[in-house]
Amino acid sequence: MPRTQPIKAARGVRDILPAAIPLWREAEQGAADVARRFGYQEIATPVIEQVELIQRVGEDTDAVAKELYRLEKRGSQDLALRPEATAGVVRAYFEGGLNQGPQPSRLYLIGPMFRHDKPQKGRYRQFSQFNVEVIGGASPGFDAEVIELAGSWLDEVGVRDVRLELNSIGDAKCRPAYLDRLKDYYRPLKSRLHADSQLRLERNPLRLLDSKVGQDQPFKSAAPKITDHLCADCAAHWALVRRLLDAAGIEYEHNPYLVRGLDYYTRTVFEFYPGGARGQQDALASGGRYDGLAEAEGWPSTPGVGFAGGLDRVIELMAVKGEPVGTRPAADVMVLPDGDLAVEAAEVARICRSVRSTAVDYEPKSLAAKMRSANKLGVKFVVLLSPADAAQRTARLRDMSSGEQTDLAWVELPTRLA
RNA sequence: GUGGCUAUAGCUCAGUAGGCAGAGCACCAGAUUGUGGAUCUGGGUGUCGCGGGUUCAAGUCCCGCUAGCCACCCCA
Repeated sequence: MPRTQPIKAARGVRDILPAAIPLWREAEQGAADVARRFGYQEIATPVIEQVELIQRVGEDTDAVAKELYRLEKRGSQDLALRPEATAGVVRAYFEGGLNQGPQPSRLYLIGPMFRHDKPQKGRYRQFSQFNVEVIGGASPGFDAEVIELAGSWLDEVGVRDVRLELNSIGDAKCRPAYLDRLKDYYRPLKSRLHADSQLRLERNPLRLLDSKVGQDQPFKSAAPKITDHLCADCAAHWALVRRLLDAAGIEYEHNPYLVRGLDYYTRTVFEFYPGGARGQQDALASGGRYDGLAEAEGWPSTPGVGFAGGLDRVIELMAVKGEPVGTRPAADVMVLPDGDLAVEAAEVARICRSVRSTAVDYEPKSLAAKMRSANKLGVKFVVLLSPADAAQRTARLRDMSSGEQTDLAWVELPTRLA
């Protein structure tokens, strides 16, 4: 027992152990396959970005205000670990000149994001996202396309029982008038709202609608719905998105309380939840249109729409329903030197590797123990090497399933193992 | 930021009215004159998370701290 506590992983992060890797590969591969099938190209952006980029994009969100991992300043740049991907992808779109190619750019990204919030099930400080972004396209067809893509991904990886919630939150033309209506509605009720909600009333009234606090619930149903107050353009967009989803056979629920708290979000917003769940911490993927984002970053005004899918959460569901992935042995062949034959065993392994994955058991334990261990690993063949064998460059090959053994020269191993 | 539960061997955990610290698994060795799977036998020195308190006596009761998990808020 060590005198001090051993060093553990940082709070809120976790390891993906070998046994879980196939599941992650499947989720990521499924994402990449579906994205490519829809004509999207992969992009990778840095996990560090300038704090300013991140802040411009989400000043009011917890993710930026309280949960940002800011790096110690080195030189003049103020950097942080990205809490989400869209800001960086939009930045890269302009910086990399993608805005000068054919429009729109269809992009996807898979990678880690970082938020310093309190860890719990399905929520980690480092988590992995599948992001899909259409930048430079304003048509409702793109909104429906990314929704369909998200749904296809979940379907592809076997997460079938999902619920899609959809809403439109208008744009700079119609939202201000709606927000005034909303404030007019809530002001007389202010004293009966939760303290946090009272603050939101003037600062970010849209957020009152997605409040999960019990005492706020009774007032929602009578609140004005933004979809009843869209301008003509937004209403047409909203109608076409729904028609496209209907035509695609995609089921959704109109949730008038589904919102985004940031100004640059416009029109379409959507979220995918697992069948039974209702809490927001269960969202598998969420996205929407962000026609104001490029401008917020200081680039030319450019429309965009996309979503972020949570790999960690999707994998959790895959693991529950998916049949256990057969643990493949790390190696097909194990070389068991019987005695002090490390050099010779390594050479034999090198020979075997030309045809099969091969490892060596260098431990100074009994041959029985080495056999036991080879058996547990599930190797198909064992190459036994005694000092006498080694001197003549011969070995004994044992087939672990049949128990058959043959003595042979090292040079014969590749043909016998192939 | 708030609350609940938990913390004992490498792992999973038991520990009964406070009275010498336990099991299973894993691992090693042997039975098998150096060849796996089954069986049997042997192999444990653990600051009982940390710090205080009560007591003749604390893994056990009380307080504080830390960590983990879960939930709230919020996010994927």
